[in-house]
Amino acid sequence: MKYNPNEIEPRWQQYWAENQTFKAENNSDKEKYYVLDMFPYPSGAGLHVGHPLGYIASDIVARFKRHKGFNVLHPQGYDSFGLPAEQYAIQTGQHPAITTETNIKRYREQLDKIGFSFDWSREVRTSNPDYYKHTQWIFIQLFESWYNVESDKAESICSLIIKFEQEGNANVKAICDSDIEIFTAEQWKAFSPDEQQRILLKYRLTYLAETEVNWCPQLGTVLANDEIVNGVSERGGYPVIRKKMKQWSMRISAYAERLLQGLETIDWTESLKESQRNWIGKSVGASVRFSVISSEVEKSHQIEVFTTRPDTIFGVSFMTLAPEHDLVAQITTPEQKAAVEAYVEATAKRSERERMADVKTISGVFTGAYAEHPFTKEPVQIWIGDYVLAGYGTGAVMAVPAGDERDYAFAKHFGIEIKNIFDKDISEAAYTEKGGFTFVNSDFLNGLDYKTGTAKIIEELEKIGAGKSKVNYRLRDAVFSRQRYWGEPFPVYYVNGLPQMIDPKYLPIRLPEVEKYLPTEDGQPPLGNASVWAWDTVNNQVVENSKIDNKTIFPLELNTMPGWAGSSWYWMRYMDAHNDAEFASKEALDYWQNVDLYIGGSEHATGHLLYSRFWNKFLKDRGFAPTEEPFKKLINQGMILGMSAYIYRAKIEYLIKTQDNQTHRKTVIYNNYFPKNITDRINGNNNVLPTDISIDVKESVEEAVSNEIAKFENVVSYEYLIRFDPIRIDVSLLNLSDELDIERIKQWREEFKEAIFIKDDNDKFVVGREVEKMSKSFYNVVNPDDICNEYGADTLRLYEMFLGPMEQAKPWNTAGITGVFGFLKKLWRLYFDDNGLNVTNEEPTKEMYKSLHKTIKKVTDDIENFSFNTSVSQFMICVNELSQQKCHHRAILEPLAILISPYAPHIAEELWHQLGHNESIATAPFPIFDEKHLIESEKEYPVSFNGKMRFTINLPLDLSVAEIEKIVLADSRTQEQLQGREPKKVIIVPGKIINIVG
RNA sequence: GCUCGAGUGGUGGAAUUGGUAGACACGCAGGACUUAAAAUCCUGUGGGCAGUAAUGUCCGUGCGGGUUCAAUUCCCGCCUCGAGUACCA
Repeated sequence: MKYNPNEIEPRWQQYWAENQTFKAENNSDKEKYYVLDMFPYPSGAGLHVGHPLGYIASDIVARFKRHKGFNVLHPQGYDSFGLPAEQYAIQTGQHPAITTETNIKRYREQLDKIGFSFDWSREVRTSNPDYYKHTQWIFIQLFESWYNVESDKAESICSLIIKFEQEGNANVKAICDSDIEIFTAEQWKAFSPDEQQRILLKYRLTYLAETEVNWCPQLGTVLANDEIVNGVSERGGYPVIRKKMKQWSMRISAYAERLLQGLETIDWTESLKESQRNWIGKSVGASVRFSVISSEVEKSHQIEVFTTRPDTIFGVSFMTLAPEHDLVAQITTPEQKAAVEAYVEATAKRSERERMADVKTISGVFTGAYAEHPFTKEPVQIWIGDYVLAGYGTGAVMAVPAGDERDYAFAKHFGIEIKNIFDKDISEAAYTEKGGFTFVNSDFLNGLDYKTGTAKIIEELEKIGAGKSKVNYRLRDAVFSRQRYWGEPFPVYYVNGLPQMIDPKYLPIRLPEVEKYLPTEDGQPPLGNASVWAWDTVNNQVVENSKIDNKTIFPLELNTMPGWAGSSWYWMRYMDAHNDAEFASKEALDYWQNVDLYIGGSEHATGHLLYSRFWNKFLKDRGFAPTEEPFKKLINQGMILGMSAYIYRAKIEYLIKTQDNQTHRKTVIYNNYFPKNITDRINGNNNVLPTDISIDVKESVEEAVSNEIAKFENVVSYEYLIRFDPIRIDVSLLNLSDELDIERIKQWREEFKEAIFIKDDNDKFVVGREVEKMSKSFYNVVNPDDICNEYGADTLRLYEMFLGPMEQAKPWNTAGITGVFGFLKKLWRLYFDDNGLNVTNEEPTKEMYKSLHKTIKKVTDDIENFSFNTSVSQFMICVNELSQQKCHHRAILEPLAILISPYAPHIAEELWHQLGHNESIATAPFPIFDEKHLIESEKEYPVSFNGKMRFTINLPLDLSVAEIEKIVLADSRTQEQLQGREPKKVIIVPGKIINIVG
């Protein structure tokens, strides 16, 4: 019987599906284990071999844990809202739901072929109304909550209203908007309901506010900070500009400190935690207020700055405001007005990218206004400059050229005074170290150092009421509105321009149908095209827009939620995927708690993984989530890169001189293609072909040249230069030795039909290979289906693991796959010969037990350390040894099948049943390692001389050090090495090594 | 610029409480079986030098130092590559 994966794999996939082998139970006495993959966005391109890498790893862990007796939750689903389906809808008019459905079908087929042990009964899709109903519900909860700094958690907005009614807001400690006016309980009660709502909006955890946003004109939508890469949109690479818009925002800044502290409690890679720490960007310093000096007393302004170096305050020689700062217009003097306005306008026009591109250019304008130094009372010039960012701190800085490089450069550039406050030379550059100096010219700070000076200045600032110590975070509140169609609609309608939440019992608010998926002509988001998109507050349903009367029927929100909304809580939905009443029942949440192992790409470090932690903490505060952190352990899978294939199109650059003294330059591109090895030899050879080039090539080049020359009359002289243009071709046109199939390439694309392919001396056409990202446009995509069809899913799974460590990026090279395929065939032959099953019940030898138990130990350790590549090696070693030992013993082969089952489940299941079992191997207990099979009585000692290994000697392990020394020194090989010298020292580590120094 | 990670044969990679560098696999070379091919199996395979050979010997884990009986592993100083981030006050 031969190993035939195409026969056995579909059979077991069907068996698992029919028997619901991997269905997880919510009520179980077993210990739970939750292993999760980052769910995919179902794109039209389908899966390539890079996608399943993480899924295979998590599947190995899931299957292993089942063998170890855990109740395993291993679900899968789709993050199915998103831009590509919508862009496709704009181009073709096809509803994104249809595109999504088609793509999901294809994904599912591909996933099924690989034999994952997913519990598909819990599948989720973020674009399904029965899913996004709960996303909308969570949004409402955020709206109905505020962050109480005193209890350090989110609370119901009701508790805030009670405080307002009892004592006003003077003593409320909340994370809220900065422009809060103080009111008393009486004033609160006197406010109109609308006014009260407007105030509450400043406290809610999701709030509607006029904010400066990243607007992407080409995409027609705003983007969050993490959706912008290098100043352009992550999707499409379009420019992004700053724009003020009324948008929903998420008050993630309320959780900055907890998001930071929580990192200490979870088992994530250091680099990932570091990314989150940088993104949160905590810095400790002080906020300081400067008063603007003004002739009009009643109009005095204060500028608040944040600084990490309050100790350098006596070095302040000017202040800089961001051009967007609110006070700019108010403080600018009439003389400077024109210059300032021109600068502000010029800055606003520049895209984020442009601003980033020339960080070295120093620019700014004096406002004409002055502020008063809080201690020296000296006037300080107020400038604006785009090196100060509106979005960080207060959008204003106190400039200390002596201690800050940018302030130094700005002062030098504009000829502003530089005050030295350090006992250091600053004639060349600012002194930016926090230490190694003493203060001078700093009044009461003179003689102090960084630490004592900082403490002293904060004390003094507080004393005069000009400032206090402050912690600042880089983390901004996250914009939550998108001007898109294919996303969750907000459960929000507007009364008098104020947002109202729809009662949760009427959820979901379904996405309306629209004629067109583009923004409306008057610039409204796509939902502005919907004709049935108004909320009837009497009948509690969505009705035609024409019925809007603003008495009982009101307009609905036109924005939709961003891509990260649905993915910020989905792991909890898997716990109870069909619950209609709640996102998950209390019992399910209490049982499953959180994700034990989460596997996915590192590109989600600052987006998905931060938002998910934020929502989880919020839901925990409000009693809806069971734990503070959603993902206990997280590992990143590295990207699998493609190996692009190149052929080389010949072109010849001619330089021809004719009798009329004219020089003709001409480049002719030939429809001839060369293999890599020939181009390496001739590329750029001027006029001379290498002597070892084949006659055919030589003749064809010479012919081409003479044909070209013949086109000119009276040629005096000519030169030519052969060059090659690398052209990517589809990797499926190659065999395993990188040889091109010339017949097939001619059919692949029209341009190659008549082309000439020049073979090398061995009559072969070997292409060039380059490592690049795997992408359809590079023709280097390797499809997992093709691998499954040719070698089987088990081979694919093993090979992906064998490629190298999980976290590492690595190129895919199909050539190596024969190794693991051969291994599976060899494994099969331990169980079968030509006549069928060949298994004996005889007692195995010691050696066989040793091979088995070595493998049990290694594989168990490896899975626990996520070192899957080394397990595959160990399987190979084991099977090689057992083959050598002619092992066909049930007592070995039965546990071996279980050992391999997490990695190669189909063959393991087949072997298991062939051995006479009727139940699935899936929950068979994992073999237990027994040390006794590994105990040795002898050791092959390496004997080193001065650290260099010279020979080995086989000695019993129970010898004493003295006995070993005696035997080794007596050995003739030792005497030969020493050549009569006396050994100075003999180091013997029993069971390890012998080293002789001399 | 800053932060993090990584540099080992022709290739992917293995080995770290310091203890036989190159496991396992690909590729390559040779051989067996076969009319032949495929498949399968066996042998060899880091480099240099010496030797018919067995073998011996030197070099060798990015570079230069150091600690140690012993360093891919620890320490110091560099170089290169990759990832993230960037006027963060």
